[in-house]
Amino acid sequence: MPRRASRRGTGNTTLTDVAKLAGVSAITVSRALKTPSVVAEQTLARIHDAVSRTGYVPNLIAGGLASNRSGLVAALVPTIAGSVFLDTVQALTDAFDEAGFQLMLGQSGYTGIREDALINAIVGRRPDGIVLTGIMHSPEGRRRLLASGIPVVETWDLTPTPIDMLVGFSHEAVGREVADFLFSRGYRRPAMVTADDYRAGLRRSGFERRMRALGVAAMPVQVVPAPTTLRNGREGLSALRENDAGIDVVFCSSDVLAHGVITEAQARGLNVPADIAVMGFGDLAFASHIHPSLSTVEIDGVAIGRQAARFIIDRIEGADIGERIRDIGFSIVERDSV
Amino acid sequence: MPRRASRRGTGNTTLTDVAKLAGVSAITVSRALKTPSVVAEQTLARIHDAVSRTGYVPNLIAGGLASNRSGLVAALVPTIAGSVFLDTVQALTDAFDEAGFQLMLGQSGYTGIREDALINAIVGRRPDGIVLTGIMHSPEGRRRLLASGIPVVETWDLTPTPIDMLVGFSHEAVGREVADFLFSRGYRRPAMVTADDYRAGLRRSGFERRMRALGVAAMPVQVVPAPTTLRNGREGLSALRENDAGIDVVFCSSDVLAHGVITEAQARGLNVPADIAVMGFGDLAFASHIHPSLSTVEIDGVAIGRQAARFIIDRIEGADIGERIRDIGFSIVERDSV
DNA sequence: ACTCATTATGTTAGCGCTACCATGCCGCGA
DNA sequence: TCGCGGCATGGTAGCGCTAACATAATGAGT
Repeated sequence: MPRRASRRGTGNTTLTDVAKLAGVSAITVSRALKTPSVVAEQTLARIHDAVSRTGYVPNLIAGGLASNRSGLVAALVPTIAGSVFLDTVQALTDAFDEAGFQLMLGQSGYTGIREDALINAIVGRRPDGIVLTGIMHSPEGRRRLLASGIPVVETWDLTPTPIDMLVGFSHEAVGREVADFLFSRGYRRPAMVTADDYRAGLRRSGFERRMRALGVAAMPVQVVPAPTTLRNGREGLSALRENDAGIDVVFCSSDVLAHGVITEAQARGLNVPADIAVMGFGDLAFASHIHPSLSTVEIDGVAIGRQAARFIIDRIEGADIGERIRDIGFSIVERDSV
Repeated sequence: MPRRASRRGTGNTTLTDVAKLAGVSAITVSRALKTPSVVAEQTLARIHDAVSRTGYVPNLIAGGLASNRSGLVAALVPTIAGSVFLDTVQALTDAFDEAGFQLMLGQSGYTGIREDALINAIVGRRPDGIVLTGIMHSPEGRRRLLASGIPVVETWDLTPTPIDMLVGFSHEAVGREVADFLFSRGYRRPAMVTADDYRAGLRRSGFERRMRALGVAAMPVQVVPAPTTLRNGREGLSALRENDAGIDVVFCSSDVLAHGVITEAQARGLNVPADIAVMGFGDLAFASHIHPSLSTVEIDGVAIGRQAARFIIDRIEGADIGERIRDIGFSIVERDSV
């Protein structure tokens, strides 16, 4: 009497089917596909023939379970829509694709509410690495990630106590240097339009503190919800002008906001930068092409993504990663809007 | 004599560990986490207690292998950098996150060269669904996807013969309607700046054909490489003007290109739209905010993403999906640049 | 001829989970 | 008292693959 009928199986071709057809054992087929160098020339040929005749596609889920390597890398970004992180995500997919990993994308939103749930969903898939945009603040999240033993790279920020590895720059330093820069250009009545997210807050406080140190008494600040939009920028300037018409420069927490501020200024008949100067952040593609061209802070998002991928790949391959914290810096780009 | 030491295992807590701690069998823990309604109240409590004490995170790879459901959905886009597909990708992640699926992102590039390799990498992971941006043209790719039995949604284009399901609109119709629109506004010397990708080509040919039908004899066209950039747009207009200073409107294959054309026109002292009108495609966030505001073609990328997700989720859940081809249309947005 | 390294392939035992079927228990109606 | 249905839980057998070890065949060195 036969045992109860096998209940499962997709009907898809498996390694064993290919092995039978090629007249070898399953493991030999596995080797032929993963490490062809250890398989004899003609065996290889028979196997390849069998593979193409059956249309076999290896089940990487099963392989992942057996080898404890999923071939997946997870990336968590607040949002991808119109954001400065795009370059980083692009660089990540490119670098990981090349190394044979697939990128899993998670959007945490700016609120941090879903972050914990997302972490569970991600850790449960046992990715070979995790890239976080921003540093992880929730202690519970940090603990889970640490406990998972998965290589983690935090990016786009700096902290002396990363979970594991880190590629970023100091947002406070950005604020300070922009303050110095604008002050040196003679601006004395600065204002800000800034998003209500954590990193923008760091830039803001760096900027405010340095400006105060330079003798600027008060500074109007307009806070807008993240993610930033052109509309937010326009409204931001409107709100600022309502309270104080005397400002001479606006430091925005993103190029998109800055674009909005410029648009609104021009709509009000103000000359940029003569009547009001505008400083952005991010150096997005359009920054050099709008009119007037936008002075801003350039961050090499591609470099961040590349280094993050490098970190994870090296860690997986057991290579030495060197210093676990990389400050990739930033640079102020002087154009016509300041 | 003990068998050879178990070679594997990550040391992570497993279902069995939790089961032992809670004094139940493994399967009961599995049920407690997946279908808590069939487990007794107090057993549930003991299990949850054990879970939180051990910090157990279910291994979804193993679960996926056993249940033949990976919980992954793959999305293939040409590129995410600065593209019109962003809204769609965002809508996809949102919708799938909500339904408990994780999005795997693949970038195929505009050349189509990597598409086949990507398909293998993706099908090998046995995702529960695949969303393609654009329709799949390679016969080999179509065959593989079809053979895999995985639900597939093609998007952002229309064809009477989709692999499986389809959400899109007709690019040729866009070209025709834009031609009608511009002609009705009195423009008689149109030109194009257009990307060299497939869908842009469809819009171009629709536009050209209709313009010819309307009696426009010749039309200069400047082709630029995809993905489009603001710089490409500027250069596109420069090249057009070199050959023919008499054009009165430029139809661009993306808003980004259109932005570049406007920027270049203004840099040359031309008034938009009096001296030269500009029409975009995509209705990206900035389109209504640049100066002059950009007339363009609006595509509801979010709706595409939502419907694609809906298709796949319904298919997975065995629900009726209705008509497998959805034309979500488009609309011409009239602003100040035309 | 005999060792020993090298190369090519095979056997076995899981990876951690869930589908399927089985079992035990309870209460209810006949 | 028995049978029966419903509920809660358990046992077993894989899902499709690869790690670890085992074995067979070959050739080189002495």
